[in-house]
Amino acid sequence: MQIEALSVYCDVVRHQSFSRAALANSVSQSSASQTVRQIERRIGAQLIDRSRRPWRLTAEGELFFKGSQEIVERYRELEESVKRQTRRAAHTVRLASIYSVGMHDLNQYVDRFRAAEPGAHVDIDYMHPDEIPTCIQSDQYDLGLLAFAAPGRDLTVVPWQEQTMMVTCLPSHRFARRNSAIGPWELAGEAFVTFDRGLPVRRELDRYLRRNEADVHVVAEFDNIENIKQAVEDGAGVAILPEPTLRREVELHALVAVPLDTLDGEAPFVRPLSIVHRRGRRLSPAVTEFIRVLRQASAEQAA
Amino acid sequence: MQIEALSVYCDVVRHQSFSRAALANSVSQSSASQTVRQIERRIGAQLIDRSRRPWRLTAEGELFFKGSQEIVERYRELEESVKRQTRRAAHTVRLASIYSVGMHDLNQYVDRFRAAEPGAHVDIDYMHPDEIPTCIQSDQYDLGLLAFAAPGRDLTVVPWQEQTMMVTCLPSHRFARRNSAIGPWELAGEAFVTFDRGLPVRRELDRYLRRNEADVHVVAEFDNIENIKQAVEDGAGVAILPEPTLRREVELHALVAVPLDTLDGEAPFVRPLSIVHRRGRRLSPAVTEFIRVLRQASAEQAA
DNA sequence: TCCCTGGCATCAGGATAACTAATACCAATA
DNA sequence: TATTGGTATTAGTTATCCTGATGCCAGGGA
Repeated sequence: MQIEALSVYCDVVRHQSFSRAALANSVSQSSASQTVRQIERRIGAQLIDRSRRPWRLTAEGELFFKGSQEIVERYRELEESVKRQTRRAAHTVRLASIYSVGMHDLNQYVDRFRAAEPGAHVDIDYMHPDEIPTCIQSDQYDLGLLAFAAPGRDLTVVPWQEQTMMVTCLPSHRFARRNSAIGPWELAGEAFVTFDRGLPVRRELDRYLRRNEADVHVVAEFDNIENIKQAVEDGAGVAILPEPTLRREVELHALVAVPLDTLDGEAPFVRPLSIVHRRGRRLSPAVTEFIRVLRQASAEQAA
Repeated sequence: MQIEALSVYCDVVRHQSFSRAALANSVSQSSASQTVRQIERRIGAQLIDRSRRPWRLTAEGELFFKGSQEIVERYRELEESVKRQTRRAAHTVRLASIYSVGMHDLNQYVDRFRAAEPGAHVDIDYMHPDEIPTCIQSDQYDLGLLAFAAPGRDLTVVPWQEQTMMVTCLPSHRFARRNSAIGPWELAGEAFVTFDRGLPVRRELDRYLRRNEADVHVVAEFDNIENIKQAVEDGAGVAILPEPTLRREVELHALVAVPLDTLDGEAPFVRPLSIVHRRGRRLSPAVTEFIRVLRQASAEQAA
């Protein structure tokens, strides 16, 4: 049974006329007549008593009219809502980010993006770094923001920012009075607050320290930067963290950030942030534009 | 858009499988696949993300699934209710009757009918005799019970009963002491309670009286028998009414019924009751059976 | 990595169904 | 009883649907 047929029937009833219903549905009068007859055949009941003019609805016809009206109405609404969803989706960027990108920074990018792409919007969710690739692959999100991202089977990684890693300690610590960069080897034996094992950043950090023969004394491990900063403020030890995540505490003189020295020929120690998305997936214009905004803003900052 | 297609889509979603949905809808897997694709084309949205196995619903697909489920469900219910209505109608007799047939008598016929035709039932409405032909012609009722019915353009009249007309008066009236029939001419000058002008029975009654040179003195006119009886009981005069409608009052000794004498060669004065139905209309088995029961019962009574 | 495998997509064709224009039909009405 | 406004019917064309055969592809095992 076609919904269009129900619609024709409803119009026949409403207009009390096959010809006007045909007109309203852009079909021939013949078609309207046949359509109603076919409905009658299929449901096995006479809907219209044609034995007199003007014809009248039978009891069944009355019933079927009420029901058809609802069905047609519901179907139209359903189509509409799907279309709305499509339109909305076309202008929405679903973003999964690690906590430590910084809500403040991200909001600036979002503002730029919304200025560039009126009507668009960004749904941001913050989550544990391990969850992000899964969520991207299962298409729950369009983009992810991730540190030390490894390209995977279905994951494309676009470099975004490199955040300089810095030593942080209390203003009372001896490092705080240094006016030159600290060589990582100087951290040997230092009480050290670091990331949980299992986080990519921890692996990178350990490798960096090992390479520079800095045998630190790990006193605490956390799965997020905020807790590490808290521990350092509480005097638990020193830590190595991305510079942008320290700005607020440095301004408030709660912590000090000291650059790390780099040996000749060695790359400076940075935390690479990346934009990740599903490989091979055609990105919507909105998503593409958002990536452009993110990268352009970072390029400006670097310059 | 076909409701069957929505059903296929719903089953695809429910079974998480095109092939199983095809099976459930008795079509080929190919058909199920094409059906879903066509829905997607028509509504202009991708419902199923086929880029991975197993495939998953898109946000639009989720929305459309919920809506389709409801529409399919509603349509099935609608078809069911129309079928129920048809079944019910096949076993229903819609009867329009004048008041003075007597609810008690009619109920006996209905009981007989329901015994003969289990599952059937009769909807009786009582109304003014003028309304009955109209209602029958507009097919609001299957049958009518009517006095002095005239066959019309679209009306078939089936004779049913002939009710003997009798003179009725108070037990104190001189007629009440008569042990022989009253000649209608004896009514000349009598205070007479009769029917409203315009009712067929009034015309018949006037003609009868005129033919028999009974120049009565009309003191009141009513459009129904109950009021006439009331007036006679109140001492307003005498009346001529069908015998069966007087039985209760006669038994209670509130009124007396005296037969009317008939001249040689003249037919006795009776009220013919008829069953009427639309001409040329194919009557349902239930209606036919009800007519049979009515006529058989009357035949028995007459015998 | 390679090949299998299960499951969906696609293709070509014949079968249905739906549509249109023309015309027959028919209850109401003058 | 002829007219009329509106519906039903018919015949022919076109669009749609369905099937069986086959192509294609992501996942999974060796």
